[in-house]
Amino acid sequence: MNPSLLPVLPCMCASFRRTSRALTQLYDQALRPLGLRATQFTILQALSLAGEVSQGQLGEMLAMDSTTLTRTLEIMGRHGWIAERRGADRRERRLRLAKAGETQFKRALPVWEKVQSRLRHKMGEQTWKNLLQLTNQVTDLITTQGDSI
Amino acid sequence: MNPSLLPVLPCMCASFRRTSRALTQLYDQALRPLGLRATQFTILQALSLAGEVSQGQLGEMLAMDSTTLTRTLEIMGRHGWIAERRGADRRERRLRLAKAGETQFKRALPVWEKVQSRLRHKMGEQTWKNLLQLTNQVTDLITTQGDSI
DNA sequence: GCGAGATAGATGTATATACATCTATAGGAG
DNA sequence: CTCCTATAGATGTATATACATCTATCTCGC
Repeated sequence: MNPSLLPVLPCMCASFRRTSRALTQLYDQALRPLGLRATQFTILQALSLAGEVSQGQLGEMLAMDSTTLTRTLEIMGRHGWIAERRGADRRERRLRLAKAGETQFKRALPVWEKVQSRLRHKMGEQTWKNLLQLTNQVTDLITTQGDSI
Repeated sequence: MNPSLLPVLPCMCASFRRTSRALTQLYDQALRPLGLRATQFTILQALSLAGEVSQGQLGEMLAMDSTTLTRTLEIMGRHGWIAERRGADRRERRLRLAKAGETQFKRALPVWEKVQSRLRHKMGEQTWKNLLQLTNQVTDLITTQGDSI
């Protein structure tokens, strides 16, 4: 590709969205044989790490509107990956991985690790660590103090 | 928000997508009074910087599938922001800002600059510069050598 | 217990996004 | 020129995403 066609975008939002698109295509491509999208893998991983959480808590973890999760969880529920029950607060949906969800997650792990590993080597350890730290910092900055920005 | 609800995600793709969602909400909120989405602002800015380009070139600039642009450009075309003509290669759509598009872009610029400025100060100059450089580097890494990753 | 305001999530709607496939056009082999 | 293949973009389809609004439920003051 002609390098001039990849200008440095002056907009932080545009830069992140562009990189997200590129990354998503890379991860989606790797996960496609499993019938799994990057977003869905992320939800499996989040539930695997967090155990049982409410839909709202999952949304906060991922900086995602909880009503967005309604649709994605519906799709994942069709595959039997998500188990849920009512919380003590009966408005809440308490979510966790169903057996089929754990199985799917375990199948996807080595594929994900391979993409991560290849990308990490291409980028270099320092850049990799910097980016994980910086992206987290920015998310935190916006979601915990967003109103004052 | 409870900090434990913003875990460091181990997945680079998930981290970028999460930060992109947070940033997009921030920029969208600022641009909403203008009836403009972050993606649409990005396209106005890209065309403002690049002049006349084909749909495919615009897609490469933004690491966006050119068929995705078909839909977004249709929406922006309804507002009269985009001018286009057939290229010498008659399969191509050559795109540029229409007068109304320039006007809209000029109206949006100060709003965008304010969000950028506030965020830059929150993040600090060094972090800001690092992130613009790193995100660009990663996009380049994937889009120019993606097949070998 | 009861009513008023707050909150969790569902639903309607619009945009963003990509891939598979299709059509029209280009460009080269002969 | 003709045919074959490659490419640009349009279209069908599915998912991702958020906001406005709605419903059910909670909580608090009384």
